[in-house]
Amino acid sequence: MRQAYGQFCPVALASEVLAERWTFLVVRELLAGARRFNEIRRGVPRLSATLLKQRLQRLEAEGIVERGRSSRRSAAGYELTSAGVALKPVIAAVGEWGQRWARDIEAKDLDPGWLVWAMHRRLNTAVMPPGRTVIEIEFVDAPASTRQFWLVHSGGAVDVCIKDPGYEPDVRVATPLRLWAEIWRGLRPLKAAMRSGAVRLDGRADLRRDFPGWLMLSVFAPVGRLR
Amino acid sequence: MRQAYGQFCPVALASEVLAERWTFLVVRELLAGARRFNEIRRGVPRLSATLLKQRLQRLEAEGIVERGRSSRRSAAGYELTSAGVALKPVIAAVGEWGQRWARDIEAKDLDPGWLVWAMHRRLNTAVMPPGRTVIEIEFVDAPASTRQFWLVHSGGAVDVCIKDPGYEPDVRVATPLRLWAEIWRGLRPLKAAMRSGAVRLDGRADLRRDFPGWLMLSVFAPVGRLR
DNA sequence: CGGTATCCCCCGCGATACTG
DNA sequence: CAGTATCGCGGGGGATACCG
Repeated sequence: MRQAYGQFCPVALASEVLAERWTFLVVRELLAGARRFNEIRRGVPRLSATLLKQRLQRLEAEGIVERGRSSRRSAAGYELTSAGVALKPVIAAVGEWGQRWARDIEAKDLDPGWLVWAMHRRLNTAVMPPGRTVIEIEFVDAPASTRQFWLVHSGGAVDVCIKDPGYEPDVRVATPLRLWAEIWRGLRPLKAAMRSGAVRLDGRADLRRDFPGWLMLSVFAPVGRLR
Repeated sequence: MRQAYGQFCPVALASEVLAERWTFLVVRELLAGARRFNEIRRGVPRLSATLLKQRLQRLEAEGIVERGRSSRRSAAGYELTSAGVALKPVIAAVGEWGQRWARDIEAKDLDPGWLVWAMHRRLNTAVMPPGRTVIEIEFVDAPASTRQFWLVHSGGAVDVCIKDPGYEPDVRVATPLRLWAEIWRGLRPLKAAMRSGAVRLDGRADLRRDFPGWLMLSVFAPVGRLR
């Protein structure tokens, strides 16, 4: 509570909690459906366990988050309360502003693992083939350790692998990292990048054709950049 | 730029700037029409000059604020750019959430000077009498130094005085501080408080009758509290 | 998996005084 | 009025190792 601003304006009272470092990102993860501690961490990889715990405790104290019911303590996930769900328009407004007006991205923002993690939540599994589908992503200009990822869809669930899962990929995507980030953000059309050869697809012709329809892109991709 | 979160999600990019301590309050002041350095300070009294300058510089670097044109440097005010004006929905969303869901106010949040400063921007001067009107506010339970204030309206402009301006008040208001804060926030109706005698009005009968119509209350007063 | 515990550094920020 | 300069501290938080 050291963040007290000494005024009872609703913007000030809300900021005491919300405008702490990392908090918007934690709330974003919870709104996106994350429930487990480490699930949140994967969406906010640079946030340490200690600090995440602190933020979650603060959010719990403020009535924004509550622990799920479970006999075992560590099996209890984190859930948004009504007050937490009510933050959806706040995050939406912040994200829309960010998409329109925030600074351009730099090399240090381009975390391949995070990008793939974001993708795995935005695959339109309803239109994907039944059975198992494996998508391999290769960032052609990334160092070996973050060069390849696999998205494994099966029965509506999508897993992210950082090692070859052993199954033959149905579709392989090879792309420069920054270009893929720009496509993800809605700043460039995927199809043009495929036509120009900057993004290369490999796999059966029908799957290559359908692949763009599986990708829902970033939630904020439809928001036009104005900066 | 130490606030970098290492991801290019628009929520993260926006948070780097916006989720710094004090920043929302500075932006709130600018959106409310503040232009001069010390005008902003009056709306955020606990923010030091040094830190305010830092925040304004950051906002300028991010393209949210720009200096007005003027020959003399210090005559140049601060203005919101298009990117800055676009923060209006963000502040609105934060404030609405705060009004509905933020913690209850405590004694430390009840700054009488700030409350009067907020009031001075929300007087409906269009419906006030022509010529000069002086409103005296007395917080009956406040210490002597923050007990009395005067709002002086003249020709559409409203000044706040912390000393007796010398003019005879047209309306005198005597109220407990917390009660007035709750009325201001829209949590209690002014008229009921007047009827019960908790808020006492003094002055000519017609002015006493009209006085409630002069007060526009907090921007967020119409938002219903849910907590 | 879901945390704790500890150590330590750095820098954010408050306070105070001074200036064009 | 609109800052700048300086100093000093507190604690936020990064790194690392450990635990139920």
